[in-house]
Amino acid sequence: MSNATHPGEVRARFSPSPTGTPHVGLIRTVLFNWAFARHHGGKLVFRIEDTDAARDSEDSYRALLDALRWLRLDWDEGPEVGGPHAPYRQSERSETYREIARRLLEAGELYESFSTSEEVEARRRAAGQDPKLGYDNADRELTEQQRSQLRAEGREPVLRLRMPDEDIAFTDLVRGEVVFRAGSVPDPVLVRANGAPLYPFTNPVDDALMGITHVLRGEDLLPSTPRQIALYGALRRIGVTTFTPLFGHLPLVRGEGNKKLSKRDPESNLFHHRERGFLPEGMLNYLALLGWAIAEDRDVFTMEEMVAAFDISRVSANPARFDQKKAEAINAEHIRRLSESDFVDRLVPYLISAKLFPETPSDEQMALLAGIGPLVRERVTVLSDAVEMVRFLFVREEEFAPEPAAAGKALGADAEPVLDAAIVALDGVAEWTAASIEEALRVALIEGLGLKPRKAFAAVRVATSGRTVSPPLYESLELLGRERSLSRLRRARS
RNA sequence: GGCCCCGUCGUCUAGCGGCCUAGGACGCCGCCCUCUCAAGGCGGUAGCGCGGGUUCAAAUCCCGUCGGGGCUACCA
Repeated sequence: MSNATHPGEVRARFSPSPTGTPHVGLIRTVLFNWAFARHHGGKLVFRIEDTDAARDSEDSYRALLDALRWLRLDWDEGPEVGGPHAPYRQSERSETYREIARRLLEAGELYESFSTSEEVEARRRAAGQDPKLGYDNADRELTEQQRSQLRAEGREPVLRLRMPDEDIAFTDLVRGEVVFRAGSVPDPVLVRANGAPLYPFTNPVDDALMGITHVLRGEDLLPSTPRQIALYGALRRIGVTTFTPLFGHLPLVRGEGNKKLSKRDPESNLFHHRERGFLPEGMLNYLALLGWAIAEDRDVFTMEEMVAAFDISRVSANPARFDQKKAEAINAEHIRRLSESDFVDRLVPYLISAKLFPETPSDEQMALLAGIGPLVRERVTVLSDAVEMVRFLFVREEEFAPEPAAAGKALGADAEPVLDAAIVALDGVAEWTAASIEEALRVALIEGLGLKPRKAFAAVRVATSGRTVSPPLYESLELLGRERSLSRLRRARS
């Protein structure tokens, strides 16, 4: 078997099935296809494989588009942008499949198969074989007469592909030479008895029709490659295409315990990460690390850098574990790279959903946020972390209350003299700035009461921010304002 | 069971015969800085699954073995 050379331009694709919320493994596959196509200045085709009405949904389809738009992974042909091979949703391509199936059947590449799975299994057992071996190619050489006989019995045949009686070998772009022994892959069903085309048929057919040159997909699809290559051979013989694409099987994304990251695992849900406040840049950067490295001593980079450096032959064949901690560390790095104003803008939606901001924040709210932004940017790994850090600034005053645990720790009886001294000191501050606030508190608490700074400021911190961990105290008080600061201190005192 | 893939620190990886007493990152530990927490700086912890070959030389090549994983639908 050979991969005939394909035309010059690179045409990659990703072809998800809209069945549920976008999985990070799927996104990783999209990312690699995207980077591959962009690196080579080629085209990226986006195709929807919705041939299973029972599992596909419009919601899932929209979620897919939402995910890709959020991540800014664009495509050259596909839903919403169209293209020369439209439509790009398989549910709208039935005529094409029917026609090609007919030609393949006429050419003898496909044949009618009447065996039911029960019959196949029974034959395997009768022969003392493992039923897991699958179909036994029993209907391959049915005569015209036998077929009419079976039809007369009311049976309707599925269409199967006649697999070649020879080894199928190909050079995988990430794994190198892969060989499947002749006879190890049974003739697959391509079209159901009711005429419905199945994935093993529509996927290669569309790749052929759309001129796909490189197929980068998950390793879980590796075992299906021989039948795809065999189908390609048939499509070439009937003139549907002139070449077979190159295949590259990307390593699996695993979860805890070495198993493929399950759809049930929240970590597999892209939107779960978005809700927690992952940046698209951070998510993509981390996903890129699952099987690829930009350099020996660096792992934080932009998508522009990835596109420039991406090389499919340098993708690792090892399965990679999705590591939440590392993902967050990479994301935190990207957050720190954001400009102050960009960071603040990205925080707004999270404040709105936390009900700290109205749908349309006021200028005052935005000004306060711009003030606190730089103080929290270094302190968060995901954007939602910032919500609790800035809550004290935006919460309605009557709703403000120190967290019970924090109050218990820092606002006990021995805090009373500290609060008293702080109130007096701050009340006397002429100019309400971080510098004067610091000066006043130091004089009153460190020098006046002779306290350790750590001890001295804890009570003030909890009384005003409500937490034992907060943005820097003096700056926070400056932003909070004299009125609110003093009233909170007094409230903590009583 | 069958077919196929994979095997470097706990995790993700660099390494593609000598530059490796194996490099980086996350995590973890310690120290510094410090109003808390971070960030930052410095230091530390920890790995080539095993056995044979090939070679002057192997983490790197070959074979075997063990281990892990994927697939095994008229789902995709």
